[in-house]
Amino acid sequence: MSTLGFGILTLLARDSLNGYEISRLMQVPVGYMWTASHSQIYGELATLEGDRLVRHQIVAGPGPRDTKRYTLTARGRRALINWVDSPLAAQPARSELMLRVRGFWLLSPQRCREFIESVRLDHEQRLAVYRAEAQAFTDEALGVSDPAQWAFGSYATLQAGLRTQQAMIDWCTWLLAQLDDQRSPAHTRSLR
Amino acid sequence: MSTLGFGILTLLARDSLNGYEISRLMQVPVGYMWTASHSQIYGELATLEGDRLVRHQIVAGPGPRDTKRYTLTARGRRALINWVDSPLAAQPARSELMLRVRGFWLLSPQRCREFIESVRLDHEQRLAVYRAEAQAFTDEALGVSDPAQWAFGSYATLQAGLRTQQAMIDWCTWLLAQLDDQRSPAHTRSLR
DNA sequence: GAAGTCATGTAAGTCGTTACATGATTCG
DNA sequence: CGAATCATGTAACGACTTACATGACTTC
Repeated sequence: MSTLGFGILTLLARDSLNGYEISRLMQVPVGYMWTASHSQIYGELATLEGDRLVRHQIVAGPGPRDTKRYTLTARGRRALINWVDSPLAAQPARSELMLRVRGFWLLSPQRCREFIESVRLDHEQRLAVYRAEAQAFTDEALGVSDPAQWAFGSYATLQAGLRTQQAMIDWCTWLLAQLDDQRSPAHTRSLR
Repeated sequence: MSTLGFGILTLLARDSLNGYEISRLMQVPVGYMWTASHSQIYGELATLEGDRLVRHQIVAGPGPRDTKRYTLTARGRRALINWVDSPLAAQPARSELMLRVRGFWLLSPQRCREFIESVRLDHEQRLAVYRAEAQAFTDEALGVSDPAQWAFGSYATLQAGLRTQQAMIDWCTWLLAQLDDQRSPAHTRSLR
């Protein structure tokens, strides 16, 4: 079973959904978990159904095409629960950003500064989005502090997002200071 | 050009290497940038050579097989520099950990606690490795504060690693406190 | 003498992206 | 009247993993 498959089961554990709805949920970065394109999802849904982890019933939709509403089976629910706390394998670390930074010695400090400033801006914007999401969670008084409620885990992932974005912003700020140290070393020295 | 290709060029910009050495460098998590298996690397090196971004010369090695020592060409160096500060596309966020946490409402708080405790331990161990690496950098007095030196970017990526690991540890601690709040609510209430 | 390191490659399969394909309804 | 949304699928390609294959030299 692929991780994507379990990702779909996780969504279906809360509510029945059709493929289109699943693909929309998996595209938004605020979901902060896993992304997938619709072409992948329709295929995976067929596989899950073949394994009898989900089943569908056809509903007449607003469009020209019939809508397939997928529901988690008892078997699917067992498989999902089993997976959630099974040992987590180490994830391969692939950060294009870090690769770029490794090549900074080939650029002028000015170029590096501009690059990192735009990276910091990206993280600041994402942080703002996550903050708004977190606010919405607490405003709507969903059970964010009750581990048995659906919202608990979603809120926890948002917290992780907030913290990692902030850590990256702080890192950018630190790195910019390092680059600035080099800009006017004589000036810096005279101030000390 | 793939990201892996530029990752290889980044390594070759510092020093000539053979495929085996590249694959070893790309397996260690402390490199903290990109991982790749040797089968991928040998193929990519052939592609890079086809594009005349690298060239090799054969050296008699200790093993039975000839060693191909790869060097960056002037063309390769230009391509690399061009890539380093080109706009960085948004990376798809795929965290299996966050997917698991989203399913926490299906588990008992006790199970969640054990799971997060093991996650925190992992991050603590990685943090320790990164700390040792960072120490080695400063001890060996490589040019970590000079942006024109190779070590600058590598040290910066280590700093990012330190900060994100710490952020994750803090998040685990926060999450465990949230889970503990639920364990004995009566007791907690009586203390307030 | 068994295991590990050095060293390079091929093959099969999975995972993921992008593009192609269709078509009704709704909103500006 | 054009664009976006809803809704499902296929095809081609690229990225990545795992396993297969070989073989000398070194270390326990």
